[in-house]
Amino acid sequence: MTTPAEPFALPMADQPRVRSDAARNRDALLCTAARMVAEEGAQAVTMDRLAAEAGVGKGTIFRRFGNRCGVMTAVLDESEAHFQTSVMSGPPPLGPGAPAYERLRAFGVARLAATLQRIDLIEAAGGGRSHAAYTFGVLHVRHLLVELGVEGDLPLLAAALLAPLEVPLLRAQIEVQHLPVARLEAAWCDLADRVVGARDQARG
Amino acid sequence: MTTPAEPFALPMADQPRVRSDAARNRDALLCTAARMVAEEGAQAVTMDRLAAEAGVGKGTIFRRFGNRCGVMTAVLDESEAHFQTSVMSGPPPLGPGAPAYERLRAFGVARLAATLQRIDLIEAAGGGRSHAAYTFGVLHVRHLLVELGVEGDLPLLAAALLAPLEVPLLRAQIEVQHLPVARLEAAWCDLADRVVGARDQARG
DNA sequence: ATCCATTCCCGGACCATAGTCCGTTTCATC
DNA sequence: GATGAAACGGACTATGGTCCGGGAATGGAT
Repeated sequence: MTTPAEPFALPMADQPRVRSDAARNRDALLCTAARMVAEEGAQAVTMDRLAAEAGVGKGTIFRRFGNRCGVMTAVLDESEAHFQTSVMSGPPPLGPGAPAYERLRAFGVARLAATLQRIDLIEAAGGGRSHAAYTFGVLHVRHLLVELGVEGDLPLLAAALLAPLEVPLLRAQIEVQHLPVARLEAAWCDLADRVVGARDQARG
Repeated sequence: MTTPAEPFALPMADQPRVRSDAARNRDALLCTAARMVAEEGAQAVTMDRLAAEAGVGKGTIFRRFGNRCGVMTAVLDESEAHFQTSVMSGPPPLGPGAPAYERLRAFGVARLAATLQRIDLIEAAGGGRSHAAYTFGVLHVRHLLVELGVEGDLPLLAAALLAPLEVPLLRAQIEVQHLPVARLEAAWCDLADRVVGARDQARG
């Protein structure tokens, strides 16, 4: 947890001179929060307990992370960074090297799995991932759509492809309707087919 | 507010003998909540204030509506019922009488507008509409897809079409990215085109 | 019509937890 | 070591949600 693991870390303006106690407390909070999430689930992380177990005051949490969602987002960013690395430089078909169409399908399936794996944490992080993490997904899908020669309003088309993978819908489909994940995967790939316009040529 | 306006009202099992004071309090709460939402916005409706202004105890609210989301959902169901009526028996192209393809586009545009109009209330109602209201949308779209001869996993395809119209995404697109509504409408229609497979024949 | 017993509801005190505020403490620099 | 700026921390507030003793509504018996 020594590395904040910020996805798309901005080139920090100069050196805002982070005070050592601030950095130490931030690390302690992030580390403690991650452990609590791993051991007891996101729902068990209350701000009072987090402050107590990290050995800091409650006000410090809010100064560093703004609110509870901020804490959860920071914890989530760790695994989100892993995901982004897999997409940007991991093995195909998720990473580069595979045809764009295969990468798109792999992305949807991988993102679905990643979301389901941490669904409680993502929800605790405010229903959505951090803005940077979300933007990453849109940009990647948009990039693949360009490679596939899709024309239209690509940013919104990419957002529409990502929308069925958001937490509330997935939760309803899996926990209420009890749909198997394989069916969700298949349906997403079908959707991608239709958006790309590959329903007839690529899949038959 | 004398009519609860339940969408898809179930054929109530016999007469559960709703006590008169219970019904009276329910009406008072619903009426007061609707007024507060209209006058001050959903975010201003705290349970304490609602109880005080409706002249009931706080416990009564939770007995009747379960939680805050339940209250908001009940308020929302009023306008949701209007929407459903427009779809089921209103004038075309939203209502019956127009070609299925026109109805689908009209549905998306109308739903987008309806969501934006009450976006705060919908969010306060738990991010999503009530289960019944959501199911209505899915069933309607699914029905139109059948009429259009679309094949595949229609329930999930319908859900995927509705997903980009959910509140969190719309909020980001409009309040953060400042995209004009017309562009969202156009993009949704384009998405529908692609899903239906009408991109080439019906629109050129 | 009145009374009684039962059932269900009422209501506000109480609890848990997110988030704020500001006097006190610590850090980095001179 | 002095000093100003920044961070700390815990008491405080706001609010969603729970609990349970008291009381009203209802239906049957007299």
